Amino acid sequence: METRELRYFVAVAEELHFGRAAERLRIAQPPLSRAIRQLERRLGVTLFERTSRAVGLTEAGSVLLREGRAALDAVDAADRRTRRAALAATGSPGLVLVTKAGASSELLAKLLDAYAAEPDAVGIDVLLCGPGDQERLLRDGRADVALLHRPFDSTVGLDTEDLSTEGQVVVLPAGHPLTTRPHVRMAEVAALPDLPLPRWPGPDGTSPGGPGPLVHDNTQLLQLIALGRACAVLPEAARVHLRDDLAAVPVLDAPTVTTVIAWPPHSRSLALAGLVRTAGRL
Amino acid sequence: METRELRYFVAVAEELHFGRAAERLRIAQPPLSRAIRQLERRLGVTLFERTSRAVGLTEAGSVLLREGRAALDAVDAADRRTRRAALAATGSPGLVLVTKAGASSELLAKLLDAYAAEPDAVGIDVLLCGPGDQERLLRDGRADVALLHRPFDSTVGLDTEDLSTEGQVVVLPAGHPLTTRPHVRMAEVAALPDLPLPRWPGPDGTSPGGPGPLVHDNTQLLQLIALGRACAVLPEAARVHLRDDLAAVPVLDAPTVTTVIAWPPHSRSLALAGLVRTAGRL
DNA sequence: CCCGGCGATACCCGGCGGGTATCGATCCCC
DNA sequence: GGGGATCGATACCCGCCGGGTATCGCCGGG
Repeated sequence: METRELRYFVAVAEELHFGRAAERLRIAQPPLSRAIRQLERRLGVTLFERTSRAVGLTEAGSVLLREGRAALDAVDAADRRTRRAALAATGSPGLVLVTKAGASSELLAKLLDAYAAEPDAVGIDVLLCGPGDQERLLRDGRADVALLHRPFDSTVGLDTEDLSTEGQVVVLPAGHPLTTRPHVRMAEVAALPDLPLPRWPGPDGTSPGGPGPLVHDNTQLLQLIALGRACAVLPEAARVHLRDDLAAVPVLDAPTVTTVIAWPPHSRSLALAGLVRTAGRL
Repeated sequence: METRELRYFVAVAEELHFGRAAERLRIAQPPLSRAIRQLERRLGVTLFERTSRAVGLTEAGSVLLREGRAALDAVDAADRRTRRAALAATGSPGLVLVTKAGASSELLAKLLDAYAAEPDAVGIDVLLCGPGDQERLLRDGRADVALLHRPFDSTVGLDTEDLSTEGQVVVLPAGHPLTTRPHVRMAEVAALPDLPLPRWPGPDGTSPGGPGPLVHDNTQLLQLIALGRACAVLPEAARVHLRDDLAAVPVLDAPTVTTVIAWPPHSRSLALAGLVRTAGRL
């Protein structure tokens, strides 16, 4: 199977429309139809249910969509990491670290400082991204290492080392009645009908149904809380940077959050090993 | 990057010889040279140091060898799993389980029995292989799930669940002086100059230097021990199937062995989930 | 019933992957 | 030191396949 065929297949599987997929791929529709048919013949498997009005994935097709994306990511990673390896000699950034914008900044700063003091430290580019993007960036080679937060981020398929754990606090508009309390429970937070918990979009772009407002990043979230339209349960570390129109109260029974450093399992980079070692000593 | 280019590159990187690599790929040498040069131009990276007498990998080349193998495995996995998904409807084996020949047969039998009793059980093919092959089989889609033994097998990049732990015993020829002892220590085992520990070939086909005989499978090993040419430290489970010309003595300070069930991290198969659930209840 | 949307088919062209012949460099050996 | 052997690179040719345009056939909706 060639990566071109896989890319074509993934495009059609995502669009479920040969015309739009062809447009996305910058080719005409007929060659695309032909390529997919050829792929089906070579695999001996029907990938799409086509009527002249609609296209749908078969069972086998959805397997290939999942596996094919992973395979394409692996190929992209091979490409990017090879290019980076060639540049490494010339002194460009040695490692790319990715983390969620606005999380663990404290820990990250400490880590970067400690690592920079190591004798054989290399340059580190820090990449900030939205929630759920990190795993992708690690898998397709755009990043070498990530700071993730269990249990929110999936660490499936990655090597990890725990760095720190912390409790969670509920963030409320300043002056809210609950802010006078020394601590609260999840049930009390959930029982605030005028301050619903927000909904985050999933990695696939879809968002769960529910009452809360849809937010895409931290700033947006804090703004909504300040406006009295939502509340949020966040790791304690969020407290130190709270705007003064917000207040935080510990939540006793919220799951504790573990910050972990994570990297692709087959990494063999000396620089990465050094960074992980430094992180483990923090 | 196309998989064809990757396959070509990996062949040359493994053979370090364009002629032999071309032969392995069933093409002539000139197109291979050209394909590699093209790949290098497209990546903007030198992959090989060539003199007219020898070919060597550059730094970037060895990165691409590692990453490229992983990518090719992922592509192969996509292919195989798609084909299998198409067959699944027609009732062929639902899962392929791989484990080392001659290990955990007790546990495996219990697992297969317990799983077969589940209401929605599917067929399971059992694949036995040499040590170190399992990870490969999981990654390239020839197997869905494996029984591994920590700390011997690497579980890097796989999802796992612990099943059981056991101590280790030293296996000796029947009648050996140590066999009268209730237990021994590693130092005593290592101090048997006439019964050295055997050496296993690594996954890459190379084998470590050292005194012991080179063995490739369990039968061979037990035969060597019976002949008084080696001894071995094995998990306790090995005791139950010992031939009567062999004896086993617990080793107090040998690392305990954990049998784990392992699967590729992005598996989404219902059947696999059922098997893992069953295994967890054993 | 006709039109519009969409995938499939028919057909053509150019580029690229593959082949053979040969070159050029380097090491080995007498 | 020169000749042969080895091995990768170059030159050149051919046929296939990937990509394009034109068009068909099916089907649902107004």
